[in-house]
Amino acid sequence: MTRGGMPKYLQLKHEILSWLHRGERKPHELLPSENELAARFGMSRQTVRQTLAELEQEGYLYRQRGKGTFVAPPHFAKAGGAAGTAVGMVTTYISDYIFPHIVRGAEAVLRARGMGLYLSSTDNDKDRERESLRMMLDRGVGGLIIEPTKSAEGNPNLDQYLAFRYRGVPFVMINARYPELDCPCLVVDDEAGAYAATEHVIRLGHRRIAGFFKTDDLQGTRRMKGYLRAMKRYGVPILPDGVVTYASHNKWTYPVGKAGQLLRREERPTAIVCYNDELAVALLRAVREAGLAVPDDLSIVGFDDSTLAQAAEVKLTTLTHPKTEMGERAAEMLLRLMADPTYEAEDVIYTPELVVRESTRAVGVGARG
Amino acid sequence: MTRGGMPKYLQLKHEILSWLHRGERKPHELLPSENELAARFGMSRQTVRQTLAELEQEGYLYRQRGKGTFVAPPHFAKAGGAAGTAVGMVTTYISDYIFPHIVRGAEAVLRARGMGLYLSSTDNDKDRERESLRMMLDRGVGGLIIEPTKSAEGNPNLDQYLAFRYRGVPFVMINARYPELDCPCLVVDDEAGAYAATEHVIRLGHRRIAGFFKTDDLQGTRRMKGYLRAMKRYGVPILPDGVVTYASHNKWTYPVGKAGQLLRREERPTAIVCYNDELAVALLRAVREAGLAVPDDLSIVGFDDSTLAQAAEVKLTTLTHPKTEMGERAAEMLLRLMADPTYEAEDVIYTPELVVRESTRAVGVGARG
DNA sequence: TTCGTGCAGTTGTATGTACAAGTATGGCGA
DNA sequence: TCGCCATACTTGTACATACAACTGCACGAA
Repeated sequence: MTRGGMPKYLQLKHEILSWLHRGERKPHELLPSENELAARFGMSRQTVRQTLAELEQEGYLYRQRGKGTFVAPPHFAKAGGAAGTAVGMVTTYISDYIFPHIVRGAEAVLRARGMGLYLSSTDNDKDRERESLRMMLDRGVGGLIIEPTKSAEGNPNLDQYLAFRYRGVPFVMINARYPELDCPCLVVDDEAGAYAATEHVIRLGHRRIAGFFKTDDLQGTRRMKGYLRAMKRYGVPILPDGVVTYASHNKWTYPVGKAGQLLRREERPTAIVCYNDELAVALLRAVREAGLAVPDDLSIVGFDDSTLAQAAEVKLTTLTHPKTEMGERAAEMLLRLMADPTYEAEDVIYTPELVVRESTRAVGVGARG
Repeated sequence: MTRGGMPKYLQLKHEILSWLHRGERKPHELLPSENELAARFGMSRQTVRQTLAELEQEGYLYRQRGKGTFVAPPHFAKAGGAAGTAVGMVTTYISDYIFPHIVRGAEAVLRARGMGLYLSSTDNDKDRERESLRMMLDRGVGGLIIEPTKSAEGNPNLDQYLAFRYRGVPFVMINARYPELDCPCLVVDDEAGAYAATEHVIRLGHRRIAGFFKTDDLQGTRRMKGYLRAMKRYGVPILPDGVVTYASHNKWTYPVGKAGQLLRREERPTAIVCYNDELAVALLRAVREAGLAVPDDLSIVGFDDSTLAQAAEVKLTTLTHPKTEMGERAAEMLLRLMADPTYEAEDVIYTPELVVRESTRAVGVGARG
């Protein structure tokens, strides 16, 4: 096949482009090495490099030193605006607790692939979530990582999500999933985690075990479920008012007050299973103010193994949360979905592990001091 | 001008970009020929061509066979699509310490104004900073909030910043400023803060006062300066090895080890002024392992009033950092600069306030218990 | 004057070599 | 079994050379 007058490197360029356009090479597939192409097409490696450089510049290929040359996913090829080169991330909080770690993991992966990251937070407010989604749509992000807002309370922004779907913009969810939306998600097995936490204190001999759960998102309800299941499984009776549920808006006041009441009762609990470390740390204070000590008088189990768990006055027994890794895998999954819309992503479920520190102890064992 | 390790063709690229950024070459002006550049910079024509190819690709130059290579007018330099609707933010860390709060403040203001936020982190690595800036440039952000990376160690990415200026994209800096860049910045008065911290322990009667400072960024050097000034002002002698400097890469090991040595000496310090809360918390552990107690045997002052300060086993005496407010004002300032390029923004300098908690005590007063 | 030719100078195409730097792998030894 | 190292293979950088294609200009011929 000769092409009149056309420079060799352009001939090769068209040849390679025809591979892509005919779908003979799938995204992220390895192309022949420069030397092999040179040999096969009877040209020097430098000429091949010129071809590949142009194709890379135009977004059709990407190259990695030491590994090879690969087919770029289609959206790289458009290369026009920011359309296919950035993804959005919508989380409940940006600055608090474990969320910065999740963001960080996603950001690292995206940066390594030259993708931009649009960030927005909802402060766990559904109107803000709506605003954020709208903004992402306007910006034309190529994909979306979302942490649902108040996932236990329905999804008034369903129409926004469907708008993304209509445009073919894939999204993945982290920490929870709106049940009415069918999309891949990454979650920790909250129920198993809370079960393990409860089992832990039961095995330490505790019987009066309270549970505090934030129930406006699904994580909280699942964790409560795990707690209840363990209590039932081991035949431990639930205390009167021993299960306290609260919501985001009163998380700094209500559970602390409730704990104060519980701890001043005659039949006070000897252990508390907490929704997360944030609450556990808040309760530490309530416990001290009630004149009790952790873990001597009361064992406390947190959840998420946040930095708080180790920085707290009493280092918390808690359950791990993948945090950074979850962000990384969410980003990787999303990139793959963006590259290949037919890819059937499977949910990733992390099983949290119990980390025993200083906030739990067997009943009746260590008196104070 | 040598640039360590950098490939020759990139050196030439920066050289030529600096011509453009400094306005030495006007649009449509003829550049020296490839052969002349090769001769002048002592490289082969092929290498020069590689440089020019990249610069042409990026829109800085255009070439005409038989005529020569010319400076492209600025509007050729690809103006982004998101110019008026998004800003970029480049911080050292995303997930740790006070940075999430700064990001949050900026994000809140930007979201209220319907602006998107591109986020990128550098992990305090200058190469990553370069990548991040490059990405922001590619995305065509309309403005930039930057926290300089290792600000005490010079600015190898100056050309990137000048590229933003060349395109008329305003930027503001937070926490520090590269001295060679004239731009508005928001900082805390680190020197005054460290002075106040040192003065505080001096007034509590301490005389053997060590100082630990991270000196690869300007904040650390300024804080050290404040410490030294207070010591001199009050005529307190510096202990031998009493001033410990460290860097980001060894922040988790070196200062802790040094503290262990210091505390085991005969004439051990009775107070330590720390670069920040993160270090103070790390030292708390070292102190305990040395068999000493805070504040009974040793007073410690942190800096930044982070969440750590209150969550730590001993609540830290520390100095405030505006965090969220700094992020908000940085965003507001940037938005104003974007709206009105003639606006002369003034630096914002926050004076940190001393917060006395439990980690400092007058010498010889409170024995243990 | 006008046209054309040749020439010097420019970028474009093409090939050759060599070594640097990064990745993956298999084998070897502790 | 684990970790280390040598090795083979990849792309990245740099040099040298040659010729093609094109521009602009000077010079000479019609």
